[in-house]
Amino acid sequence: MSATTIRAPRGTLDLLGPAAAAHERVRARAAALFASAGYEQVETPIFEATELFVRGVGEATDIVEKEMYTFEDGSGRSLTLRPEGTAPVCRAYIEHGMHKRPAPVKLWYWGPFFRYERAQSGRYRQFFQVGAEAFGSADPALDAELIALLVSLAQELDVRGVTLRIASLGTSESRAAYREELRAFLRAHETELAPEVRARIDANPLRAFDAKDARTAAVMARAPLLLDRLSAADAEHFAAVRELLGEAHIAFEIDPRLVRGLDYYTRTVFELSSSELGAQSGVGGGGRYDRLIEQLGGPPTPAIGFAAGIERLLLASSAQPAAAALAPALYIAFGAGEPQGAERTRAFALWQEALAAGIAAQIELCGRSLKRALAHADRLGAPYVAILTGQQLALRDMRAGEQRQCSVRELLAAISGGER
RNA sequence: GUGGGCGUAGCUCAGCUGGUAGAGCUCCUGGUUGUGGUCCAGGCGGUCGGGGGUUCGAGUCCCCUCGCUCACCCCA
Repeated sequence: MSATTIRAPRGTLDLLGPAAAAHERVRARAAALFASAGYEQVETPIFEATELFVRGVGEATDIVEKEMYTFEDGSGRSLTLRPEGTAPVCRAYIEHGMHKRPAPVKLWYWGPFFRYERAQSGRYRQFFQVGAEAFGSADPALDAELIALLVSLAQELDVRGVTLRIASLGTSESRAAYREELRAFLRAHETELAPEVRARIDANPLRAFDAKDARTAAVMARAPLLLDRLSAADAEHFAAVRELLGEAHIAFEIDPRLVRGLDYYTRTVFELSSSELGAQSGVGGGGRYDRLIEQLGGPPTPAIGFAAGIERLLLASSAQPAAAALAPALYIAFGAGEPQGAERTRAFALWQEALAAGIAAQIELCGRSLKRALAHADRLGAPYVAILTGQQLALRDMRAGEQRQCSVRELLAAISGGER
């Protein structure tokens, strides 16, 4: 590969045969699962007004601060390749007046997303997500439903080493108050903290819980927890979600340190991870966002959703990818005994007739000799080969190694009837 | 943005203390003047990621750079 060869942009991937089939399999399983639960598919644009993500995802998030693919179109509008799916689906919900529909409005989506990050295992600049969003109800049963769907999706796809963690963030007010309390706690113990934790006290104090440093961990074991600062109503909501999951025998852990990175979450948050993955172990996650629709200009509407990464589902899945079977039922070869490719012309007509008759057929397209054409047909796995030589037509049974002269009609009938 | 590892044929890789690039697989052709699988023979295919330096001589040593990859940050 020479230096001037153009490659796929960093962090992007060509999905060849088996990989493309694997993606399609995930999409099909997800589509069936969501349909069975009454979710309607939505396809929103790949790019949106930049403002949607700034307002929806949150100005202070990593996504908005440094990960967006933002560009201006011909008339100077600022557009952004979608970095996540919730804000666009919310925009569509508002734009199409879906709050007038009977609640809850349940939607699912699938497609590529874009974030400008350094790629690593399970993380790409263009990645695929499947997700679901449900609007119009604050009932804990809806929380439990979304969590159950994410778990089912992982099960459907044979994802190994799965752990479900849940938590509640409460309202944004109680979270803000808690964050201040935690900052004060961290400052009081500043000398015992690892330098990188100390540097993040203002920006992201909650990350201190993840520090691997032993002294920091000892401090954090005594730190106040957000779960203990929940309002009575939020605590009751969280308890109801836990009870529903328990009754449904969905295994989960309560993780008081689970804090999803996007600003819009309220109350229930959850994440499904897999031990089969590398550093990026999250397979999917989501949470409730009861204020987002309002923030985006819609009527006050409670809502909850989740997204799962296709690449990560696949990495953690035990199912082996297999390419789609492309073996033709009929391969059409021909001799070269007549001038101006007359045999090829008849072969081409036969190919068209075969396709019209519903037979998966391929024709020799590289001018191979009959010997090489048969070798090629064999490699493709074609059970039958039609051989045109002069005015003669023969049908060869590749498995039996026998062939006989026949008419076009007989040939098509033999293959249509003799299929597995 | 930062750090580690790795860049030799389409793929998987070998290449010794520096001596002027190989194998297997794939693909194409012939052996079989019109017939597949096995076998045999031949062929296509590399600015050894790129640039500079040291040297009589660099795939090999040094520097820079680009790319891939894993990890940090953060997330799907």
